Amino acid sequence: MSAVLRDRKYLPLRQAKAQEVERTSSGRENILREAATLFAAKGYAESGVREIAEMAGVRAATVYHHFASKEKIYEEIIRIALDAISAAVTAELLALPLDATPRMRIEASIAGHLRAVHTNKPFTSTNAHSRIRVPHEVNSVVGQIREQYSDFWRAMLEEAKAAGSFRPGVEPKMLRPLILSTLNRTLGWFDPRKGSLETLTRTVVTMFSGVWDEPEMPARVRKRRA
Amino acid sequence: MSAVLRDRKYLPLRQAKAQEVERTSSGRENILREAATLFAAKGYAESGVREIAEMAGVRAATVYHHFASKEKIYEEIIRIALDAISAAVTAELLALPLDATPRMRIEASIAGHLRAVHTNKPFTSTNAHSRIRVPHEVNSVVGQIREQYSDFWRAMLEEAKAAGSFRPGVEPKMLRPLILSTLNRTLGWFDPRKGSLETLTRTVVTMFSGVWDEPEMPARVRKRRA
DNA sequence: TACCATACCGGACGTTCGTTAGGTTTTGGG
DNA sequence: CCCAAAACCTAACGAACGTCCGGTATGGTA
Repeated sequence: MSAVLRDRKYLPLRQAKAQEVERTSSGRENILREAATLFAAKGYAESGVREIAEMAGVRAATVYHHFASKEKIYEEIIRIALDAISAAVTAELLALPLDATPRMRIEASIAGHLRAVHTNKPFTSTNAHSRIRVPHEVNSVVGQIREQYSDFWRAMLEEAKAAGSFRPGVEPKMLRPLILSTLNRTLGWFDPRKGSLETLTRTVVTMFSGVWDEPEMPARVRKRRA
Repeated sequence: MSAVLRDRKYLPLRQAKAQEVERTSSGRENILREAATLFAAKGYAESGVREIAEMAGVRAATVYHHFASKEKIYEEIIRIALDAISAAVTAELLALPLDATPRMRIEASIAGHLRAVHTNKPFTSTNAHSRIRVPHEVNSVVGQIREQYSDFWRAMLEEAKAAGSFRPGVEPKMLRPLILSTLNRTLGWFDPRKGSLETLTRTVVTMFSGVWDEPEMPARVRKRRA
């Protein structure tokens, strides 16, 4: 097992157990899902608590029986989104062969990120274009998860840079925000009814292949481990 | 002159005259600029009219002496942003040599878009992550400009596709939203004090070079016309 | 000097916001 | 069947929202 896969620091999640959004329509989860849908569609400030309650078939006061405040709802949505993304990327990485190159790992992470983001759409959309300003977010739980995920990408890209994988003209420091913002923005336009997720992933990976020094793609981006 | 450059339909702006944001601090323009800064930083709904007024050094009622409504302020900001982008892209295209390939034109448009977006940051940021939903926007002036600019990119990419320029594995329909969202998202993370706009443009163009069938970049992305 | 358009203001309007206190219904295990 | 806990409700709070009315200050023109 490569050092990078043995050392858990190089995985976005310590425990790879997928934290799935519950499917039962219990009151609390229902409110959470409807809030996420509204936040994703209209934004945080534009979505009132009474509106969230109505979507969930409940009165506004009931929302406050399950959540301490509107902001706590938002925090939990973001946490669910980040957990789902981390879990999907971790799963994708663990499925790689043991001798995977940095490039293979980055492309697997892209695939995992895209998959997670589009299978938990309301939650991850809220995360992607969240304009709410929490000034002390760095100290919050959500801020820590965000930072942890960013660090994971930083380390992975740093490794690729050290291996001399990047084409001249590419500024490595810009790659992480460039990649992640591109992946997250697909939520704004990609319609799974008009194109498959696989096509999207292939197009994105091919597009990003411009950053690599070797012109060719690996034969298979995702190869399951034996 | 190539058909594509002679036919004005293939330029985002009919008249290439750059519509610059005024530099005078007249009351109206001051309010407009401060509103754009606030919308960009906190979002539309999170920025109150009283707050905009305070930033501009006036009272809330004064805002309504210059603008019919808060939404009209927003509309004008978006219009300014879209005009600036269209003008910059048009200028970049007109500076190309007459025998420019589709790829050169696309890369010039990327450069122009990035330049415009970062030199009018408050306005274009408001445009980029605007979460305000105006359902009949398609019929509005802003909606028409937006659609016109999208059509311009669609035509340009269609031309490249017809020339067989794209690498297999790339879904051409996805390229326009993919490119434009990536360019717009640079507003969220690129800091001109930590990296030059030229480096950003070079990195982005190099990254996108993965979509082209020919592995090499043109010698010069931007070559001025004699 | 008289005039008038422009810029700006104090203060208020009706509405909606997030939130909460206090009371009622639903539910599930003994 | 009973009863506590959980879920949900009505009604209201103060604050902030976008907007507007009636007025004042200003500066150029006739």
